[in-house]
Amino acid sequence: MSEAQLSDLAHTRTDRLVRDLSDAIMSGEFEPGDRLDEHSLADRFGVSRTPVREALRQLATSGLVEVRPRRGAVVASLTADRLAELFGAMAELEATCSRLSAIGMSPVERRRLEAHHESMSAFVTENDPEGFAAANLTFHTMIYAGAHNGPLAEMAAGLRQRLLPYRRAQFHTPGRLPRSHAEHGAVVEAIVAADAAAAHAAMLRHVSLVEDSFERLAAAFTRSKASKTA
Amino acid sequence: MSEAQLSDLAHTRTDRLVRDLSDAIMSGEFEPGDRLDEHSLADRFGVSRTPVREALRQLATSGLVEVRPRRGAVVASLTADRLAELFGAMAELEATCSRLSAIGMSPVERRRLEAHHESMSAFVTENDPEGFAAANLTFHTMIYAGAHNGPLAEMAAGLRQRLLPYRRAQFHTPGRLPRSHAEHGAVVEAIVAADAAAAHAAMLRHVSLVEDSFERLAAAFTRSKASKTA
DNA sequence: GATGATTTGTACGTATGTATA
DNA sequence: ATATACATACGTACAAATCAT
Repeated sequence: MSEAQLSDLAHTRTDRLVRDLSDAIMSGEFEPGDRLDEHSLADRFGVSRTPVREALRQLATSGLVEVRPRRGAVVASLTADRLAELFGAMAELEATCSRLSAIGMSPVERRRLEAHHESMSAFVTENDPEGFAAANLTFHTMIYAGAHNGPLAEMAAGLRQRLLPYRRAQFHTPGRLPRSHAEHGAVVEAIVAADAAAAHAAMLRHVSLVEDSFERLAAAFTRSKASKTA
Repeated sequence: MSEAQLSDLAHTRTDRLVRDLSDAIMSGEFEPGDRLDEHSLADRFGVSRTPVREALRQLATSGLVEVRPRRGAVVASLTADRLAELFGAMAELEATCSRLSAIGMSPVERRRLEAHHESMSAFVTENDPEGFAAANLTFHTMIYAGAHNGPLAEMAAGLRQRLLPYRRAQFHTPGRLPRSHAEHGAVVEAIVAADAAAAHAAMLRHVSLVEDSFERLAAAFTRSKASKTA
């Protein structure tokens, strides 16, 4: 989708703004419902309004901000329903990638996935949520790649990225690490065994279970309702 | 994704340009590889370069054009591999929607789908490809909706839309209409029977078969290679 | 309900980076 | 390899629309 803009050297102010604004939103600096004033943002980042406008439009298509014609841009505040649908869509996409991986992964890919999974047990025994989270991203990315379908992988990665803010402390919940690792195990086993249906089911179950940790959801939702001052 | 921009009243020049340019590209007026000069486009559509720029960015995120920083925009020319991946992604998404429809469609939705399918047999017996194509879009859209997942439906519809130019005369191939209708029948039967696995398989098979009619692919691909004058 | 302030949408000029001779 | 031509990226000015009073 944005290969040429994000990779390469992409030395345009707009590209930098897309990244910086995205980070600011996902780090919670800008909260859902906050107005994104073009002038203020231009001042803050030391550029003119033009790149700010373009960056806002980019972010709108990725769903992070909402732009209403002539009414300005705000940080997108997802409703609980919409959020649940996004999690559901991500689960389905991941399950599909898992199924395709079971069918089409090369022997090397299967072995690497297995090895990576086994290496993650260290984070479980040492109870290292940060390390596990990083390795977890790699784990899922390997499965996206194993589907051998660029657009599908991009969509899945995009959804995961977009839902990141709502999954923050997911691995800090007591008992989550070993459970997640066990669920990963079921996925890996199915993929290595080339069992498409099992791979699909295992991944769907894994990602769906993660949905339950919505700790930021309530806060975000309440905030978005409260900030409707109009 | 673009609800606020496309619906509402959306009276901005940029929005109109997105539609008009999109139409021009998909109708074949602009061919893959063609340069999209901001000045020329601004002249042609009677606006300044600013809305042209913004429209090009919008289209870039939907994959219709490719913008390289400081090197201009061109109509995206898909490679054969990429195109195959897009078709594959669409097949998987549609199959997923079909599976979810089998699980979660309301009785009313199931009956309406069945009724719509049965009404399509008229186009088959009368050999009306245009009519069938229109009804076919409705058929697939009903299944997107039946998945009860907005983001998933948007992604599937977006892919279908984007691949439209490469599927032009699909129903003009002799024997396609009855075959498509029969494949639809299998999908409907599985959905009505709430058989998730069968619904998935039937839709995957249906959409994958359609991939075979790539009549525009060869032309587009050849053109894109030929126009690489550099 | 009308008026004013603020903000977005649009136009256009300038500068920088890319591709050419 | 250097220079020239050109298109884009950015900045700024103005117009139109929204909202707040």
